[in-house]
Amino acid sequence: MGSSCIVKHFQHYAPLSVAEQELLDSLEKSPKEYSKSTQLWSQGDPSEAFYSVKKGWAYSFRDMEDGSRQVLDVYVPGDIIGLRDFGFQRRVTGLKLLTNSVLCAFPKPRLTEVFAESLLLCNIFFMIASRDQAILVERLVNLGRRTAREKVAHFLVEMARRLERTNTRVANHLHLPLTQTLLADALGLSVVHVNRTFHELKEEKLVEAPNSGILLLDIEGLQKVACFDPSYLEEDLDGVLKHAGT
Amino acid sequence: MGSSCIVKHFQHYAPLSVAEQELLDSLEKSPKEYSKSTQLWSQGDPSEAFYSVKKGWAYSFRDMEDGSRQVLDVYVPGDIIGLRDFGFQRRVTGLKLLTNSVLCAFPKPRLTEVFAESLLLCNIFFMIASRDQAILVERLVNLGRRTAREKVAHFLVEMARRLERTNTRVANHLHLPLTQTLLADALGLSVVHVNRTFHELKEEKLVEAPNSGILLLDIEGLQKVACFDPSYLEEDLDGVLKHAGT
DNA sequence: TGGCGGAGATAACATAGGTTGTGTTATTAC
DNA sequence: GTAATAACACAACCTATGTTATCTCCGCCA
Repeated sequence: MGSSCIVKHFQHYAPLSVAEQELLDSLEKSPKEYSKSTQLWSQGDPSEAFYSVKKGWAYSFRDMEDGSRQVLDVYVPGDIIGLRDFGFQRRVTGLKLLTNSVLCAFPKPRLTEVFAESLLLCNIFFMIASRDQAILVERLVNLGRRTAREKVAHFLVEMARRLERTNTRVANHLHLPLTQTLLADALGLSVVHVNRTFHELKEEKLVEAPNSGILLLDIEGLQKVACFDPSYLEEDLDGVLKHAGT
Repeated sequence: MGSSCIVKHFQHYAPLSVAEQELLDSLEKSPKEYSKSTQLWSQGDPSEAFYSVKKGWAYSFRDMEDGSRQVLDVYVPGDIIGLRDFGFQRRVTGLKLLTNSVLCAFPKPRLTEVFAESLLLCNIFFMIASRDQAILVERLVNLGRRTAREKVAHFLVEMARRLERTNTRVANHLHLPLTQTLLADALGLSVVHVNRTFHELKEEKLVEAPNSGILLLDIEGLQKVACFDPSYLEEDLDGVLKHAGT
């Protein structure tokens, strides 16, 4: 207890009482290992639980009739998976693991219990939902109004920034366990074009492709390429907290 | 009281006690008229209140450095605007009215109070947030992996389906106060291409362009063009309710 | 030890959709 | 009643990105 990933994540927003920490810890009672590439669920499966990510990476996606795939979001340690499905009987997107991972499942009704027990946690959960929305909004802007070059750079910088939340501090070099295919599916591009674009970025010494995954060499530089504005990742609970008592 | 738009919307999900109805009504204390094209806020403005839409249409958008614009969502009567900004001090997107409208503002902290007073309403709000996410997800899929033709059709059908929620029932003909420019900005296309696409759909008798706005002639037909799957609009609170008491 | 599948690289070619530019109406503003 | 503006239409041309097709490299496992 105490080093729980979810607790760490939530404390990023506000100091938690012991009772609240215990409540949160109870959501992480059942950590379980899953191996790379396992698919936790498909679109349309009954949606019965949320998961918190203790270790590893995952992504949510939608398969299209024509065989293509749209990736919607990528999850890293500290993230909560499945909030999107809160209001639905069935999952609106599929979920697959990108690496070997450790996840903790907690059943849907448990969330409502938490709402009842702690107004503060309730507010934090609501805030996370709003942050998830902000991320989707940003991805939409990315897809709708940016060039391939900007899309790739923007996506990579976002992942880097999101990792700073749990890693104490990310060096200017950073390794992401992503494939070019995943990038393509996330950004609405073809793999071939992602490859072309990637080639460009490599020549500019912004990224590199080691044996596996993607290595960011110059996050600042990528940020410039993407016109990245990080404000959509900078939540603030104070405005809410003043009124939330504990 | 009783005919409040927000109450009607919420009752779509679950029966409300009198106390809860009054609580909701209190959010609609201050209806105010706004005229077409007024901009309620810009990206970056302090985010202090939510609005419920009593009458009229609105849309949220993001202006890009290069002068283009990405529209993120369109709001119709019964919708709640601004939940996206819950966790942020500043608005993550701008907001503008599409028609003359009547909106009701309620300050952000009021939402937290509602959470505290009614667990049921708290759950419904959470559910609406998850629905908003599902809509964004669908828009993302639209932008990433569909042709212009499908994009336009899909977007139009979505609006039609969303209107069924408040209008008792929508005839097969339906008039939307949207411009082609708005469609373009929502779908990540150029106006010219939307126009081309629209032309096609007109020839197939699926839509029509009266003096102003867009007239849907054959929603079923459009649905087919778009491979539209409505499940992302069909929320269900029962799974949650069982445990939410009143 | 070899064969197989996934990820990456690259080339040649094809096209959906973007851009620019010019008109036509229909509204709105004075 | 005329100017200015917003929406729509359509033509000609252009380019970013998609498609198809090889080839290589590496890790995996039978």
